[in-house]
Amino acid sequence: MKTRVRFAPSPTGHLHVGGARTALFNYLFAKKTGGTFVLRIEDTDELRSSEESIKSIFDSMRWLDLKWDEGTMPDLSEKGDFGPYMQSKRESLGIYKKYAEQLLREGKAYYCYCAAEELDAMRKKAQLEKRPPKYEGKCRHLSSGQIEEFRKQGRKPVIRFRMPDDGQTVFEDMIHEHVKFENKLLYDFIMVKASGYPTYNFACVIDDYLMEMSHIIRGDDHISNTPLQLNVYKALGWEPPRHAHLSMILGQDGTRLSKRHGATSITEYQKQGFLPETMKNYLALLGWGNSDSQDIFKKGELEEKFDISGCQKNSAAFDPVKLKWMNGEYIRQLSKEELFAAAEPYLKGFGLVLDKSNPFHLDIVAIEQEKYKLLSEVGGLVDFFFKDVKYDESAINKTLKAPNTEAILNGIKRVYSEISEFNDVTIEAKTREFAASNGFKNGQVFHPVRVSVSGRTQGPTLFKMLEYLGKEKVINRIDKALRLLQ
RNA sequence: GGCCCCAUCGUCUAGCGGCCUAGGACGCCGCCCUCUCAAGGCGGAGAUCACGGGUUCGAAUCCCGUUGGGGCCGCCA
Repeated sequence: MKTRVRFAPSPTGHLHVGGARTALFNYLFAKKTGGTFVLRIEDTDELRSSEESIKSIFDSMRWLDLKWDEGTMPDLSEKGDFGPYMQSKRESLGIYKKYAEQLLREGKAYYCYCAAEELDAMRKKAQLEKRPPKYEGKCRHLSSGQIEEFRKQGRKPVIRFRMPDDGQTVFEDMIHEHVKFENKLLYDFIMVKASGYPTYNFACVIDDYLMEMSHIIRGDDHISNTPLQLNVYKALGWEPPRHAHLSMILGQDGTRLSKRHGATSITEYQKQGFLPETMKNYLALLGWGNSDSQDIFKKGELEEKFDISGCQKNSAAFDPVKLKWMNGEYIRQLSKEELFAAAEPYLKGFGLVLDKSNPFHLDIVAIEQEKYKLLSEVGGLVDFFFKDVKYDESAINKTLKAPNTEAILNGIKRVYSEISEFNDVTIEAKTREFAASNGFKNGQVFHPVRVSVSGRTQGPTLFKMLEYLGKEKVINRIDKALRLLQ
């Protein structure tokens, strides 16, 4: 049987790292097994779902290069033979109603007229009395007379699933292996809301079945929903798919990942200057590993090496420090052109409008490639090539105020003005010659020159930097530094 | 409170009964390279494999219990 998996986000916000990881693992599993990756939108929460969220989720998925074969597409069109793929559109197909009625008819589901407030009160009371806050099945045995009475009052019922009273629900999770629940501890969950919309646990089963899903790969937080859903499959006489429950992603302090820990959505990481390849690679490593403990994967390699048996049972802490390191690794692998293209959107924030067809611009952006950890920091490191120098206070005090600086700068300025081929090799040779013949240590010359032209004590390799700056700017800036010393 | 899941360096992980005096990666420390900062190279510290019992000739690996952490218990998904 061909594998079919799905990622089924509910569009109530941006794509979070947890969701992205679930999507990624489904995608990788589909790739690895030659299966189909489906995207379904679970928007049965009329209040919280928004089209804006759908768009944002799609943007993040595309950014991460997680392409799906079937489902709701970015332009909201539908692709595939099992549509529609948006639950709100599936409602009108009447499928949820159809199967709910079947269960009703067979006595496997029943109408419940309990008011929401009533249920709330019961739950609170149960909590207080330290009893499990589960629905006790009050409406299980309503007589037709009682139902008639409620109807006359105009009360809208919900439909509840009748859970078996005894026995066990057992499943073989692909990650957790045996998972066992006592049916008597499960509860009669609501399948259809008073509004007529299906709830998650019901819609999920119907859709997964009709869409012919072979495997359900989702977060650990769904593990206790699984026995509920499995019982619906059973009641309908359907063969359930295989389940794999992925461990949770936690913050650095071991608690559930939240705003408190910093960025939680993929969009935010994109804005911060991470490469999509980095995110994909890093996310794959959370809760998964292969026997080589490999941590950097080349393009396409994850798709090849992913194996669900390498999934970790225990939760994983999200480590932004390692993420940054990895981004540096990926940035270093980029060609000049790729780096420029990746960094360009972030350059504008520094007021830099550069041109990719200008080889100098390409070189300058790449001059500190081995140092970049975030694309967003490139502009701040190369801006002085294009804008006026701003002298860093501590650089002035530390370097320009060193003894002999004035003489050195005056001397080197004269040397530079006589160079006709202003390239790094010549500049370096002349600079070293100047230092040697005047009895200065190299550093005594190099450092003040660096500060004069860049305003900083740290920066790119000196002579390349001078070359790219050009003779005129270099001399002007040395003059400027000299004026500071007056 | 009930149920479920989980437990290897600070973190991500390798390990599936002898190869483990537990390997790799991030981070940290030191040295080298060097025009600064990085990058790179080399080396180091860091895990009584949560704890306690079994099983076994032998356990990080299997079983039981304890403790700790997480999840779920919605007309949210």
